Amino acid sequence: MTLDPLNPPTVPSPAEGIAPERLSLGVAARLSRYLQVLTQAKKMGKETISSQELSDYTHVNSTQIRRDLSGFGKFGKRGVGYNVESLVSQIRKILRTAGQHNIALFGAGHLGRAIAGSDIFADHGFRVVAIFDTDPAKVGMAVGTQTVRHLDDLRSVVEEEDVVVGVLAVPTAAAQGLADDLVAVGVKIIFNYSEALLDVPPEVTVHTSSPAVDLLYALYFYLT
Amino acid sequence: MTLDPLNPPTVPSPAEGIAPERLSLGVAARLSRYLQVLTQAKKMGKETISSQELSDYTHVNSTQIRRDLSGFGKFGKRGVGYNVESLVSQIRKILRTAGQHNIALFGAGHLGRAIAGSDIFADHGFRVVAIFDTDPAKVGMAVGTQTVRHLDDLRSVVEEEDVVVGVLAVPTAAAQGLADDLVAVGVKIIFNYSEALLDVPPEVTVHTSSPAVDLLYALYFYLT
DNA sequence: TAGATTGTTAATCGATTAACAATC
DNA sequence: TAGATTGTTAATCGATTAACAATC
Repeated sequence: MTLDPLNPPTVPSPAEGIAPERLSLGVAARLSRYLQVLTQAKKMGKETISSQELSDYTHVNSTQIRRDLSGFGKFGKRGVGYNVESLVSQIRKILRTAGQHNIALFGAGHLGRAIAGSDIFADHGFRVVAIFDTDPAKVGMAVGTQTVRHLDDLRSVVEEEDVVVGVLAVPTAAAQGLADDLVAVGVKIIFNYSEALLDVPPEVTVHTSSPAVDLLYALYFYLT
Repeated sequence: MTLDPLNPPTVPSPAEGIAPERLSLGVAARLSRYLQVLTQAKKMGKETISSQELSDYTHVNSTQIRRDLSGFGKFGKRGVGYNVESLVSQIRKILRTAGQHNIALFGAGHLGRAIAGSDIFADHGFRVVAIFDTDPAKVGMAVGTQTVRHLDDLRSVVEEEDVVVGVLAVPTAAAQGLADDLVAVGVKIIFNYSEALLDVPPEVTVHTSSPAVDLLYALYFYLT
């Protein structure tokens, strides 16, 4: 059975395991956000969480949250809420991101080192398996558990380590060249921390980090 | 005239300057994204841009973009596209973020220094006017054009510099305490780069940066 | 002129919300 | 039991899209 991703069934079967083959963009985005909050709640030792609490942290309406979740099974307990640990594993299953995924990081400057040293990717099953920098002075330097590599190693690392994501923590001027290199070796997801507008083939997904956009947005509602 | 923000007129007057008083959440978010792309396009010397090009970079449907913009005036030229520079200033006017806004940054580690050295906020009119760190060894150190300050200076800096946003580039364990401090001195927008789930009063907006969430989302569509 | 792209309409689809019975 | 919170319905609203005339 192949469903048109743009036209998922409007009433997905509520029976567990009989979910539509592909989530809508909105549902996938929201489930990812729930997962982030749940992961942190679990770290803080929280055992259950209500749809209202999830709503407070994600700014998604609580009815919407219950609706999103109930499409895949009856995960909650009335009067109690959702078990944090079990909900985490349920959502990971739904998103099919329960496994480990490998990242190649570009740029061993402040930002690159901040990313390499953060739990933010590790908590969600992403592992930085290589760090690259074009500065010869940085090649060989230790960053976290990794040693900074030369770009010549890119193809072999991507193939041997099964890298699925490239993260660009480099100056804007260097970003397009590295994006081209990533495309050339078959990486399909690029996470761009520079300001560059990257041109890539249609099968490659680019996500550009945009803290200033989020700020502008927050500021608008503060000012009005 | 006061409009209910949850019920903006469905057909806003197309006449320039007679826009609804408050944009819907969706429109404000999309306009902010257009602005990011336009700002970078302007930097790259691009003079005009079509709704299709904006769509390629923002992943927003091109009809939606034309619709969003035409609600505020006829900014485009048929057969040509939109003038980048004039569209930037129009959107800034609409978002009422044409001025300068001051930021206080917390944390002078790798992430804090990466933020302080980046154009990403400066390009959108945000200026880092102070950097704080609780580590006495870092106080007094130069970061970019600023000198790292002690937290004792927080209240006076916020008042003298009219700080509207606090950016937390600190370890997760320190984030809630600093959020409390920011709330206490009246800052209403907090940008959180830690993984902490921050509890703040309802009038304060928290935005938590979530690169891993975006990655999970991109990965889902790659895997399916 | 011919090609390109905006501005706008109309139709459809998905998101949002209030409300409340079910039930822990 | 009483209080809390889920799961679900039904109604409404906003987003999305295709299509195309207008016009640069």
